[in-house]
Amino acid sequence: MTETAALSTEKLTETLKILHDPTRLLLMKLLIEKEYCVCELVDMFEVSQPAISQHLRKYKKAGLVYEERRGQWRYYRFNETCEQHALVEKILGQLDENDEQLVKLRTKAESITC
Amino acid sequence: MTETAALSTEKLTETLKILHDPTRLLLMKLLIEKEYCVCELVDMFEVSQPAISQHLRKYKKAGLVYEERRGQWRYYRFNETCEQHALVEKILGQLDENDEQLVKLRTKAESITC
DNA sequence: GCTTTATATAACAATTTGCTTATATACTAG
DNA sequence: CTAGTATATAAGCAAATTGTTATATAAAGC
Repeated sequence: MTETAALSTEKLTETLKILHDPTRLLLMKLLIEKEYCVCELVDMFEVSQPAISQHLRKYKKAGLVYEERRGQWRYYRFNETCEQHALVEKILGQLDENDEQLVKLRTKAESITC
Repeated sequence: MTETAALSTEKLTETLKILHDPTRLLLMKLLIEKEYCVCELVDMFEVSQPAISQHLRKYKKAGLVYEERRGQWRYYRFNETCEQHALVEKILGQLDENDEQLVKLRTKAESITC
């Protein structure tokens, strides 16, 4: 299990602010499991490409994800060494694995090739 | 330790939205430990009485707190039977006990009589 | 070089948030 | 009944949020 970090009020609320949006919460649920490139995420979520990029930028700014360029693609994945690691894991661990939106996303994920 | 509940994306994000505000996060940190009446909270936090009432209303609407009238006072406390119980405990458990704002609040709490 | 593809950034609109001040409600004490 | 205290609610406002469309940037292939 993840160890517990002691976060400041500021850091803690900043992280909750990032995860409180449904799109970003589900995005993080995916990124914590494996890396994705932006175009895969755009195909999975029902929002525009700029919207996805903007969400990812927030994550990156908060130190929650890594970005890696490979060719013309940019891959994003969860930063397991971040200070908020334990918090994020605990929050996402509360999400119902059978949640309709999550299940739908995972189904889409299977059929996507970028 | 608290057991884990499976929350929907909606319920989970709703709860994060409530806790992402610094005032409300700290408010909940207090309410999870013991009950407070509104005037005690007003004295402790540096916001107006209506601001506190409005925060408490959000909590109540989300089922996170109980409200009990006794005389002219209204006492609020955490609702331990709510669906989001485990989530809230886990989030608040990540807050540094030595966090400046929290310590300051606890100090004030000691000297307040309503 | 030009074109296509992947992604980021800018600019903007609609909505939501979190406070404030002003006011209403309700209980208590005389 | 009246005055005071505790609390809620309403109205208004500035700032933040989240999406959109339009445009810029950068790599890949010809």
